[in-house]
Amino acid sequence: MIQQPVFFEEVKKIFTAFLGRKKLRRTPERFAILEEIYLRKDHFDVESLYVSMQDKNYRVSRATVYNTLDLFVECDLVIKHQFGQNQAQYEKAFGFRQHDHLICTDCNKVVEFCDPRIQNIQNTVGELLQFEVIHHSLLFYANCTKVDCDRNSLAVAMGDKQA
Amino acid sequence: MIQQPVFFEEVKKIFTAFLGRKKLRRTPERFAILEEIYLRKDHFDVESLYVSMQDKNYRVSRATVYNTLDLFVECDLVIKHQFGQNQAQYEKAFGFRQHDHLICTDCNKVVEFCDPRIQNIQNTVGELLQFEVIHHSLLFYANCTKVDCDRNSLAVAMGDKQA
DNA sequence: CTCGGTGCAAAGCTTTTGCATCCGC
DNA sequence: GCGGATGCAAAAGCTTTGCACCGAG
Repeated sequence: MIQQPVFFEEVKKIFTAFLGRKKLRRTPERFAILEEIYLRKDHFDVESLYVSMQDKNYRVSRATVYNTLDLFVECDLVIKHQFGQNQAQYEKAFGFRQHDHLICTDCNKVVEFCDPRIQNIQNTVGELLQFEVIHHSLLFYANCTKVDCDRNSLAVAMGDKQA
Repeated sequence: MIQQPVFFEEVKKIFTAFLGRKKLRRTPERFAILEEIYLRKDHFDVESLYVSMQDKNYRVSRATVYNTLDLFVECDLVIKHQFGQNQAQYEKAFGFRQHDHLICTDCNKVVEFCDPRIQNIQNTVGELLQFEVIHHSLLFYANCTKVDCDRNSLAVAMGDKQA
């Protein structure tokens, strides 16, 4: 049985506050989906999230999953990625360091990494073009130079630590 | 009447050579689509490319446009982007400096910029994770801090110069 | 009690596929 | 003439929408 990380209570508070601020209702579905997301270790798509919940006999509709994910993205508890060209990918966003992604073009595995120098580029470019940069997405597309294309994506680059 | 850039002859040669190498046929459709793309100044999606060609009474099917774009991407004459979550965006890739994109979240305008420091990050990360990084995609999502959200995307950052 | 939220199914959009026809080589 | 390429339309895949019902506040 997977346990929620220690900070999950805080996550729930953040979401509750967000709902309150936006005058939205605290439905069981919304919290169930949030739970399910924070039990997951890595990236996921809508379909696998939906199937997971069905498997646990928690019945939510796909429509609700889509709607709810939008809320989580809006309050920064979840990040939405568009790695491929179909099926958006999501990942939980609270309690994890800012990071970017490298995608193995051989096996489609996603590896995470951090590099503080990106922040400098972001600052320079924002200033130069006179835009206020809110966030970024840096993707490296790469070939694996090692035999093991099966590395654990989270473990390699950031040790799955909280921020 | 828009004119093809001076290097377009070279582009055609590259594509012709690519077709030869791959033992693919030099169909008029393929060259017509290539022409149309290189007449365009900025990013485009499949539908607008398709409509442009219909408007000029050049009849190609959507299927052919999709197939042909894949070929251009394969021989690096066109770059495919997935900025939003539907409708892939494309841009011509020959004769232009490597660059990245900033997307205005207010008006969805795409501004281009160059920063050589990205190359350093790419090298470091590739070495650290033991991957050979082939290419990257860096997107900044930003708010416009200026009144003119109507800036010309190409002109600002790179002056629309060739490499 | 109200009206926002949910579930279901249908619709929408982009992209892919199947197949008959066409044409480059 | 052979086999790849095209065009058309249908299918596929992800996401959104419409509508009746449900339930949080």
